[in-house]
Amino acid sequence: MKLGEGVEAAIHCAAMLAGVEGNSTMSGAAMAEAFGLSPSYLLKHLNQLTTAGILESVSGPAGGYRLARPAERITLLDIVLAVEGREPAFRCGEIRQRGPVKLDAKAYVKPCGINAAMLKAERAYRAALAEAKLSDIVADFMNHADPRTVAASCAFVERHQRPQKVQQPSKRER
Amino acid sequence: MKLGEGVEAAIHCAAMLAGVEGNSTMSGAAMAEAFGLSPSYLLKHLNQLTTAGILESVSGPAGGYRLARPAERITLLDIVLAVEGREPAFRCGEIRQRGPVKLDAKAYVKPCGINAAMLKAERAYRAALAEAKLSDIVADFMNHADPRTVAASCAFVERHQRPQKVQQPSKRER
DNA sequence: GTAGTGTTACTCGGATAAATATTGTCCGAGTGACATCGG
DNA sequence: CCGATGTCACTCGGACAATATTTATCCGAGTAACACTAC
Repeated sequence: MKLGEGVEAAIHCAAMLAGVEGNSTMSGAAMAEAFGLSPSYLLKHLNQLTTAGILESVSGPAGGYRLARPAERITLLDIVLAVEGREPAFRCGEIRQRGPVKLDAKAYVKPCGINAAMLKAERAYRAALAEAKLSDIVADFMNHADPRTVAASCAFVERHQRPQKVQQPSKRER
Repeated sequence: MKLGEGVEAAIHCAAMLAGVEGNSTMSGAAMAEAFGLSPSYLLKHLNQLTTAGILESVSGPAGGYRLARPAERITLLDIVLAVEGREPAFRCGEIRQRGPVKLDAKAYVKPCGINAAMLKAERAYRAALAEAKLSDIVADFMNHADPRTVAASCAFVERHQRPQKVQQPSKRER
């Protein structure tokens, strides 16, 4: 019953990416710097999010990551499952069948009651996580956190986000 | 997000101990045999349950383990916390403070919203586990499982439980 | 001045090592049952 | 025959390795920007 440290980093990065505008990106190195993490290791987790379809990555100069869909449609459950794996935490090893008392398989068609109880609890856990949308996290941060923290975060995003080349070659885009 | 394998063993053992009568005990070796587990390793988990006050252990010949209180007052949460540890699965490392943007501590009095959401989910998880009493698990097994499995389990308990010496020396006790 | 082209610097991605936690094993301390011995 | 006593076998408990998982690092593939050259 222990979540990896990468989950925290992944959520923070996703929340930060929710602040970049349009289809701009932010490099993994910038986010690693923002949170004082090892850049190479953070990429590993960001890659997991990309594989899960939560983030999009673009290579090359001015590349980086961006949300693959609006923050309203990303939940904490999505992120946790992407980083920690989709299988449930409690895996019933059916140890009740492993003893010397061997009955035929028909005696074990009923699922183990212990397993059922554990899975029920985990469903509650996941349901609570599915309620928490990334946009809610960001909104709560914007409204209730210390204003200076909010300002600092927004400034960091503004400073490090990289606009992507678009088809329309707007001349006076700084 | 992965529970150790010992949790399953601990719960099964507790459920089996709920079947022993009075203050009789059952040895760890017997339970290890029942589930096909390594005896020495199972003792480690049983010891955790004993430390947590869920089980009582008696040494010497005819020794073993027994529930420290009635099964109605033991929940799956008690067992899971005893084996996996009491601290929450998600530990906020406050990585938001680790970046180069150093604000004074007064800016971080508000708890991290991400941490709050994760802890809320975990509270739901623990609440669901606290609802599941060990007596319910046993009753469900007795009533809804395959009768032959129930019979086999009861026979195993009858065969391996060790009555404790009591003050009253009843002569005709078989 | 403009288009084409080669170089370059920057990005992510996966393969590779170190650190840590979990799982498994072993041996020792303690204790009550049992057999033996004495009354 | 009954009780005291010494031995012993069986129990749990904690210390010690092996394995698996997590964490951290490095180097390579790919790509778009940039500079340069030719027209």
